[in-house]
Amino acid sequence: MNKGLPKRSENYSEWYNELVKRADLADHSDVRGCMVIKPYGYSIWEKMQQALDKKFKETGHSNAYFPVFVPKSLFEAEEKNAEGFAKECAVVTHYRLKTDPYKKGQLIVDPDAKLEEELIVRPTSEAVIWSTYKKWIQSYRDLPLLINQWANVVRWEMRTRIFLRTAEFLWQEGHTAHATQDEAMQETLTMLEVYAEFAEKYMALPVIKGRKTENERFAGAVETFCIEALMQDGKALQAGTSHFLGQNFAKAFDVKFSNKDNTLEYVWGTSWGVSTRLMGALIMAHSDDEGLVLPPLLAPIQVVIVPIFKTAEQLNSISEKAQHIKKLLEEKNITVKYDNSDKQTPGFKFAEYELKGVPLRIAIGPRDLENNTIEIARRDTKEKKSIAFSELVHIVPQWLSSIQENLYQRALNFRSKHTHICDSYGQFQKILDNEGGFILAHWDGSPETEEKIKEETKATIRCIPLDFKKENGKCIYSGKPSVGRVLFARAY
RNA sequence: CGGGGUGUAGCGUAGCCCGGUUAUCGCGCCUGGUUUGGGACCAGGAGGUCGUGUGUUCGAAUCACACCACCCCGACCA
Repeated sequence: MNKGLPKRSENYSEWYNELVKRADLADHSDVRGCMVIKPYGYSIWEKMQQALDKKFKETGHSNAYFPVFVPKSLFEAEEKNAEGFAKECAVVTHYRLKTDPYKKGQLIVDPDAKLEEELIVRPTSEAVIWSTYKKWIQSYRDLPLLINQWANVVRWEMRTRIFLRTAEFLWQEGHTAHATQDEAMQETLTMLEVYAEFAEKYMALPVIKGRKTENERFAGAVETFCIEALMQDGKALQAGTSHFLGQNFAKAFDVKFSNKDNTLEYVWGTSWGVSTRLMGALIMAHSDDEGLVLPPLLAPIQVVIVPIFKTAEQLNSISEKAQHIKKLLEEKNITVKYDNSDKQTPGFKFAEYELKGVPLRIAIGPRDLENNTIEIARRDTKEKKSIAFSELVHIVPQWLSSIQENLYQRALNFRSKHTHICDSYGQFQKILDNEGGFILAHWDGSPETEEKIKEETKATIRCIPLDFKKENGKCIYSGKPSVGRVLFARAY
């Protein structure tokens, strides 16, 4: 029959790919490495956007939009940043096609339409934005400048995975400018906190906040902060980043302001972003072998009502009841779908909505009409229960918040179970090969050691946790002294 | 870019080694009927540049060469 998904335990990446397709989240496109986000998948992204955007506004930011093309000269202005992205940039060199004189009906690039200066398709927008900020900022009165944009970016990756690493992806990028270092650093940490809260509250995804090592830092940043999450296969996923840019971009783009003493100073910058990669995180954190499992706060459909009927008369009376339920729940701001289609059997629908991760299912059949009951089933635990109709308006909201809470707890338990404190390199390797997960271990602080460990084990330092405790120890690799444990894992 | 692999209906595939009539099967799709409390059943039907090109041959999905695309593994990365 081949109706089920591949099992996570047998082939995790195949499970993931199939799930993305079968749950109608996204498709591979005709362009290598790019994806088509389908309506159901996109509506989850929209939910994420709404929650985040609200937070951004609450923290004082405004949305704006900057162009997708970056003139090469602007792009190369901040050297480190340019260098970091150079290898994965798509470049526009011409602005016109013409019909092929030799092959009828085909087009070729018009060699006469070569651009004076090549345009880089943005892999990130620091360059365009900072060159604009130069025009916007003159005085301390213009600061802080707090801008966010929702946009697409292109990074020509060699290997892509749907949602996790695609050549084009959607994201938001915040870019702020400040008068003082402290304020910029504060902003960096505030936005990291916004991301962490969003991940935990909405995505039901526990994350570890931390600081990136020099090797893993954003090119052009002085300091990069991140939230790191653990997926069910034991691999880590960076779910969001927030960068303290220091004065790097201000200097590169000559963005200065007059302070109150009328002296010119470079402004301090930050940038921060989360992308459609969060979709991948959401999928891999909660879903099971039956399909997607969505936290109610991000589920496009929170409750689905499935009628069970034999005759048209039965369907009519069930529909009446179902519409009534739908209205009652919608009054409580719950998103409800009543699936009265007679094209599929109830069993098919049950499986379908499980595949799509709808948190709660209500079934109503002739027996329920007689007894004035309904059947309610939750996606996360598969618990199924017959309840009195009158209980419905209380139980549904209760179960929805219970699902949200349970998903978070489940993920948190998983993470605890798969976070190891490790003091020997041999054990370190064994853990990575056997079960994966996070490993807290001592590190001597040198990029060389980090690099060696990466080469030998494929594990990287995900971050130096913000709640890092001072603890004297010996580096797991070099044996040199260390002042605290850092977080290692193999990562996406 | 290196190493391996795969291209046959919307999807997944058999056939290829060893060339030979009408290209296999499942899912999906369409029509009709019976069904419907966990992925229904029966009957009928539609759907194909066998990745592209060139060659070998009386004859190519099958053999040869070239090209293209995609997937997996590595180097690179949110």
